[in-house]
Amino acid sequence: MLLEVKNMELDFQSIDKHWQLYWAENQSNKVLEDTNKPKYYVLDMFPYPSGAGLHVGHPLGYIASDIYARYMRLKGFNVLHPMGYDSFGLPAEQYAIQTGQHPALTTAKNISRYREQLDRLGFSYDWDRQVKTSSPDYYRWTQWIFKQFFNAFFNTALNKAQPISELISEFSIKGNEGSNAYSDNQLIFSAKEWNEFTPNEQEKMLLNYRLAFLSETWVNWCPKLGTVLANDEIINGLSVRGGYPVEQKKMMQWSMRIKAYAERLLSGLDNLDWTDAIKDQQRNWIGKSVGATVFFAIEEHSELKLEVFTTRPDTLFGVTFMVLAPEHPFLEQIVPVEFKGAVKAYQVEVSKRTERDRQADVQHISGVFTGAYAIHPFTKKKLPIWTGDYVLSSYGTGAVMSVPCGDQRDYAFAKHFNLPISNVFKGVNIDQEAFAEKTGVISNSEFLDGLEINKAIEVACQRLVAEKNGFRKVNFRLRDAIFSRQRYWGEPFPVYYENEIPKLVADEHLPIELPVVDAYLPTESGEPPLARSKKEDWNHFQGDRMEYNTMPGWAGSSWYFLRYLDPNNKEEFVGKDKVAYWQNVDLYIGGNEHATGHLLYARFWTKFLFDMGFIPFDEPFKKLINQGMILGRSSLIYRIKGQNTFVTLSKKSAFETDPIHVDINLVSADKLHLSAFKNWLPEYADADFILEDDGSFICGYEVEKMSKSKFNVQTPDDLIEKFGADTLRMYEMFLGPVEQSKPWDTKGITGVHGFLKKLSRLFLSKDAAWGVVDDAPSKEMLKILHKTIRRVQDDLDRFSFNTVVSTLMIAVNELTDLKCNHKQILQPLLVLLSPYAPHLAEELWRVMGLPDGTCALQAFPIFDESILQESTYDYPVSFNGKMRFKHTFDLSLKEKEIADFIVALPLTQKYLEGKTPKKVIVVQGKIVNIVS
RNA sequence: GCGGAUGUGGUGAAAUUGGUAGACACGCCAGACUUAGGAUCUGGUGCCGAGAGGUAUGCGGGUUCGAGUCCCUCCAUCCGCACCA
Repeated sequence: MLLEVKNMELDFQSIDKHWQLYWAENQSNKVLEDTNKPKYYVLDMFPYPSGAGLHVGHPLGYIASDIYARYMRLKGFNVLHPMGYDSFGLPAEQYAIQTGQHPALTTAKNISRYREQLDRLGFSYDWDRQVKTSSPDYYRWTQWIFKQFFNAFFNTALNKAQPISELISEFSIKGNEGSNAYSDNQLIFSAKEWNEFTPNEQEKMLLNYRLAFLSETWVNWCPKLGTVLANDEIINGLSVRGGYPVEQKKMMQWSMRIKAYAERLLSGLDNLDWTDAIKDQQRNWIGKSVGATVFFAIEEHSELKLEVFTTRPDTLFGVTFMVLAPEHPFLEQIVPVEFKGAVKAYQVEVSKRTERDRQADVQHISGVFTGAYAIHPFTKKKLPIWTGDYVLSSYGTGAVMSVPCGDQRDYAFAKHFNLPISNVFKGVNIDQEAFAEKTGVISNSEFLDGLEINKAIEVACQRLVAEKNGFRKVNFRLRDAIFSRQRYWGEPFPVYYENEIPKLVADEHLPIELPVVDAYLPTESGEPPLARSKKEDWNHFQGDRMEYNTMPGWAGSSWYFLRYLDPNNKEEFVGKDKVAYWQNVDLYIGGNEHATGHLLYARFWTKFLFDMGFIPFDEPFKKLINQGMILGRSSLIYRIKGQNTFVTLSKKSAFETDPIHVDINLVSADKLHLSAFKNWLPEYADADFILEDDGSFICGYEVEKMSKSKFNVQTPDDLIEKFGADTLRMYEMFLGPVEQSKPWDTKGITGVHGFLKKLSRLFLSKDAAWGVVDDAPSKEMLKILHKTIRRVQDDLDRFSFNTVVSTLMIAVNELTDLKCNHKQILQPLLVLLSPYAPHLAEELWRVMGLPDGTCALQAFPIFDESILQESTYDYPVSFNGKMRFKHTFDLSLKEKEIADFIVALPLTQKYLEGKTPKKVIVVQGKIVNIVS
C-alpha cells in the first residue's frame, strides 16, 4: 500500500508513471458525444513538430488548457480536449534537401518524440482523435475543401458564398452586367457573348469569380535558387540562403478570395470573447477605409482612365501631381519615348527591393517623372504623372492623387522633387509639414470653399458621381491570400490541366498523394519540386499534367479543429451530427504570433463552410487566450578580440571583447564551470581565463527567445525527471498570468515542489502510515476549505491560473497549522488540486481508499456560503486615507453607530491630535475613514 | 512613423467592482534538528529611522473622504507592422 513512499518521501517519478499507464490502459480520456451533459470544447493551437523537441515554453498554454479541461469535467461538462500536429512545413523539407531523407520519415520521428514529451506531462488529451495535417487521410479533406472554394463565388447582395453553378446559369441568361458576384473583373459581357465563348474562354472568365482562383501575382523570385522566397528569407535584396539577388517577378499563382469576406471578418469580431489587443490587430490588418474612387483622364490617351482611391475627396483641389507604383500597368502605354529609358531603369532598380524593404525605408525618397500628364476631373488642369516606390501596387489601385498639403508622404515627395504644393485648408500653415488632421474648413477649392471637411467629402462625392468621374468606395487593406507554394512538403492540389485550363480531380480519386521525387528541389527550369515526378509516380494522373504547386502551411490549420470532432470519418470531412453536438471551440489557447495569419484564415474558412451549409456556425473560436512567450535566459562569456582569452563579467570593460553564447548547462548561478567549458567544444580546449578576485568566472546574461543557436533551450524533461510532472505543471502556472511573457527561471520551482510534499504530509501520520481520520472537522477547518473552494472556482472562471496555486498553498499552510488530517476536508481538497496535480491527487485518493473510482470522476466541491458567514468584522480605521488601527464591530451595526463609537475612542483622539473630525466615512463591512 | 502591451521590494508576483499595498513563493538573515542534506521546522525581511514615526506602485499633475486601480502630460522597456493614399 505504501508503494510510492520511500524514506518518508513520495516518489514522484513512480507516481507519474503509474497514473500515466493507468490512464492509457483505461482510456480514461476518451470522450464521446453525450446529450445528457453540456459540451465544452477546449483546444490548443497544435504544434509544428520540430526536430528540437518540446521546450518549456510550449507546455505553458497546454498546461493551462488541460487544467481548464479537467476543471470543466469536474463541473459536469462533457469536455472535448484533443491534440494533433501541424506537420507540413519548411524545416522538414530543408532537412530533406540536405540529407535526402523523406520529410515523412523525419516528421514521424519528431511526432513520436513530441508525443512522449506530452505524455510525460500528464495531459488529458483524447489521443484517439489525433490529427496530422500531413497524413493523406487528413489532407484528402483539405483537398476536398479546396474544391468547394473553387466551385463557389461570393454573392455581394446576399453577403455569402454560393455555388458557381448558379453564376454560370445567370451568365447564360443575362450576362454579367449588374451581377452581384464579387470580382475584380472589369469586362462586361452579354448572355449572347457568354454563350458564344469557347469552354476555355468561359473557364478563364470564371476564374475571376471563383473563391479559389489562378491569377498572375508578384513574387520574390531568386533566379539562382530557382525558387520563390518569403519576405523572411530575404535580407537587403539578397536571399538568406546563399546570398543571391532576389527580384520581383510575375507568376501564375493560386489565391483565395478572402477580400470578399473582409466586411464579415471585421464585423464578426464584435461578438467574440477575445482581447481588444488581438481584435485591434485583426481590424488593422483588414484595414477598412471609406473614401472615393476618382477617375483621371490621361492626356493623349483618351482610351485610358487612371483610377485612384482616396480617403480625402475633399482635398481634390489640392492635387498637384499623380504618382503610380513602378509596377503599374499604364506605364507600358503612357510613357513618351524620350522618358522610357529613365522609367525602365527606375523599374529595374525598384524590382530589386522587396516590398518590405521599400516600406521600412522611410527616409529615402525616390521616383522619376514619366513625361505623361493626367487631367484634373474638376479644374481640367494638367497634372504631371510620376512613378515612385512609396506607392505600392498591392494596395488600392496602385496609383495615388498626390495632395502635398494634406499628406505627409506626398508633401515629402513634392519637396524632394520641387513639385508645386497648393494649400486647400483655411487658416492652416503648411510651410513645415502637411496638415493631416481631419478637421477644419476647406478653401481655395471652388465649390468646396467654406465647407467643413466632412461636408466637403460629401459634396465632392456627389459631384464625382454626377459627372461620372468617380464614386464612393470602401477600400480594404486586406489582400487576397496567395495559396500556392513552390515546395514539396505540403498538400498537393486536386487539380490537373488541360490546354492550360485548371480542372478539378473527381472526389473518388482523392486524396492526390505526394508523388515520389528524386530531390526536394525545384527543377532546372524553376518549376516546383513536384514537376520532377513522372506520370506513374502519381496515385492519380489526369490531363496534360498535374498541378505542381503545393498548398501553404495555413491550409491544413484552417480547419483542423473541425476534424477533431470526427477524425475517422471516411465519407465527410466532419459528420453533421458530430458538428451539431460539439459546435465551435469554447476556449482556444495559443501564441500571439498567429494573430493575423492563422486566426484570420481559420475564421475565413469557417465562414465559407457555414455559407455552404456544411457547419452550423460561422466563427471558429468563441473565447481566445494568448499565452505569453517564455523567454530563455542565455549565458554570455566575453572573449578578448583576436585572442582565445575570456574575461569574467566584472572585468570585461577593461578589454575590447565579443560576447559569445555559452551552453546554459555549463553555468550555474552565473558561474561558468571551467573544465566543462573546455571540454564543450574543441576550440575552447586551451582557452585562457581572467577570473574574479575570488577565483570564479562569472557570465553575463541576456533574456531572449529560446533557440538552439543561443544554447538557452530548457526542455521540460530534466525538470520532470527531478521534480515530477505535477511540480512542473504547477510551477509554470505559478510564474505569473498566462498571457504575460516572462523569462524562464527555475529558481522558484523548489517552492512549488515543497508545497506538494507539504500537502501530502497532511495525509501521513508520524510513522509514515496513512493517517487520515473520519472525525468531524472543526469549524475553522471547514472555513479554510470553503474559502479555498470559492477562490479556486472564481479564479479559474476568470482564467487566473497563477493565483489558484497560491490559494492552494495558503490552504495547506493553514491546515498544517491546525494539524488537519480529516477526511471531510482532505477529500474535497484533493479534487481542487487535481486539475493542477492530477498524478499526486489520484495517488493520494487511491491510498486513502476513497470511494467512487478516481479523483477525476468526482464533482467539483460545492461552496457553502453559510460556513463563511461571520457576525463581526475587523474594521480598518484610517485617518485621511491612512490606516492607523483596527476595531472589531458586529456586522449588524449601522454606519452612524460605528462612527459615534470610533470617534469616542481614546485612540482616535490620539490620532486626531486635538482636531475635530470634519467628516467620518463608514462603509459597512469595509472601512472607516476619518477626515480631519 | 503607426499600432499594441507593460512599468509595484533583491526576484517572480498579488490586490476581480476605487477601500488595510506587497498575499503566495524565491532569495537573504538568524535559529533548531542533524553520522552535512539540494531534507525538515521556527522566527525575521519594501525603503529611511535607535524609536515615535516618515515614506513608497516609472515621473509630474488632476478627480475623490480615499487612487496601484479612474482622467491628463511626460518617460522607459518590449512586441508587431503596412510610407495604406
